Amino acid sequence: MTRPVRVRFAPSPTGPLHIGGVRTALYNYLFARKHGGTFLLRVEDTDQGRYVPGAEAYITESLRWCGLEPDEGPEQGGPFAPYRQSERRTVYEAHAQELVRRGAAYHAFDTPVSLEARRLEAEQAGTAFRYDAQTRMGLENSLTLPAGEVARRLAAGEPAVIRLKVPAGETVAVEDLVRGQVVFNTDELDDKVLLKADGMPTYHLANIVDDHLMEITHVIRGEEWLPSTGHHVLLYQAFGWEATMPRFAHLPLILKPDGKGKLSKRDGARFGIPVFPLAWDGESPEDSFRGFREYGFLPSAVLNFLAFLGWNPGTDQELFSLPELAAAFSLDKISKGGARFDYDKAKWFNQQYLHAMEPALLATWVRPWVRAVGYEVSDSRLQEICRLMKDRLSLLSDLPEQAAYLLGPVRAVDAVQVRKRWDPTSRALVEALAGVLSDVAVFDAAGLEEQVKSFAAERGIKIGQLMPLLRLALAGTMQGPMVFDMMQVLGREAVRTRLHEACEHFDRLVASPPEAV
RNA sequence: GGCCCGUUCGUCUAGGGGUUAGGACGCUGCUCUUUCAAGGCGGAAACACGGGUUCAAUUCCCGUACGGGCUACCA
Repeated sequence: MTRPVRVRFAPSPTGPLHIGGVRTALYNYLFARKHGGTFLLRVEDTDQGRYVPGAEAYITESLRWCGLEPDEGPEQGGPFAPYRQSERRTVYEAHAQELVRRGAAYHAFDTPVSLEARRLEAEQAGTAFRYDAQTRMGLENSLTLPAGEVARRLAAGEPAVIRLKVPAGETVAVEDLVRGQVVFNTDELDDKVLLKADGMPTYHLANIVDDHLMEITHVIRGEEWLPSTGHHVLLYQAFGWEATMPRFAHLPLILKPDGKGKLSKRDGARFGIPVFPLAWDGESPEDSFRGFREYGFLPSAVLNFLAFLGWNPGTDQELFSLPELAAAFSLDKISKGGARFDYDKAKWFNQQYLHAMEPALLATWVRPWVRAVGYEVSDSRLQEICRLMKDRLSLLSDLPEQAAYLLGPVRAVDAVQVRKRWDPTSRALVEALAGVLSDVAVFDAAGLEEQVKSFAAERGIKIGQLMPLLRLALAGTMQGPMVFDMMQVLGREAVRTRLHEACEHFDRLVASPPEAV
């Protein structure tokens, strides 16, 4: 009785999609691809109080950026539409009623206020209040009220919820694909609200009903759901759906960089790291964030990094494309312990992808950043710059800064280095070289190198003496690509003018007193 | 507090009754080199603790400690 694999990613549009959510989506996607199954997106927007406009669009856009397009979902439709829970409320209501009819659920009239009072009371007595088999007979519900009274209240439209009637003294076991058998004693499980007073289902009801109706075969979700899985199994049993109950796989949590708790949106600001895939413009600055994209990450690198947070293929290979991940993926390789978010490792993955990228492709990725700081350079020139800078980048956003002197004029000069290396003889030397260089037939790196070397040889100076001067004159800094490569990219004219301007500038600089630090 | 889950270098992890406990990030040394990177070659660095079981436990079992999650008419 093996059914075609169907998995779902079921986020709640209460804000931007957290990076842990992206990982959950990724694992679901990989599992679906691995088994030739279907990956669907279901939007769990049953809490109108926490609904945030724009969040669903954000989720969709994030998945698209990552390349994790759902096979079915609100946008792409599918045989089980609608895929937005707010559009399915009659389905849940009917199912909740069905449970009442079966005696597996009941109506409850207790108000949130009265329940809160009970909780407070219990807390002061040093215990915890729980709406369960022990307490429900002392509360206001269809189990304790006369049938006529219940009917009257319901007919009068009195606020009421439907609760699951958890059986006492039983044991529920789940065979989790990641953790093995997990057992719950029903005496520890409360009578969860299934249908809220506003007619909307809670997660527990909606989730089980939809997973069943949408023929979900595997539920791959975060570990925070493990404690309520007992309820979920009870629900499948109450509906008589045990035979097609999905298998569960609970993923380890992604922890804060310091390991103290699960990663949350506030950690972005706290640790100076991205925790969202894309930027999010909230209502306030504190609620607005830059994402991995805005930090300069490639989606493929983010995915690769995320895949390895809680999973590994069991080999030494670390760099995987999305199809490769899908081929290698398996649930039994998922680790059990929480994984700390390691920003250095994330950057390393990005760096690896940047290194492996063709300059022409890199140029298209880097273009927006270049434009953002006001540089306009031709495609061919940008590609050349990318070729030289590729190995020095770990983020796309590094390029405009590190290659500033190739994209535009030299803006910053390392005065300390100039003072150290520029002496009274330097000017004559550099100007003489500039003269030689302007006569070079073909202005490319190889030819230039030859010219400069013979120039140095003729003058009897060491190349190591000359190069730093050229580098400083051309770039203003001691860091960067090979000088001859820079020259080629800069071109004959720019090299000539930079050399001459630097002579003026450096002479003056060296003559002036160093600033007190 | 109760319930559930977890624990191999600082971090992500491989491994599994007998191993020099492997890899990666980070750190670090050397090398390459006109600089900075990248690359190459090295180095330091781990089985939480206590009991069992066993000829043998880091590996299996039980405790303890520590960490995490859940404990809403939120998901």
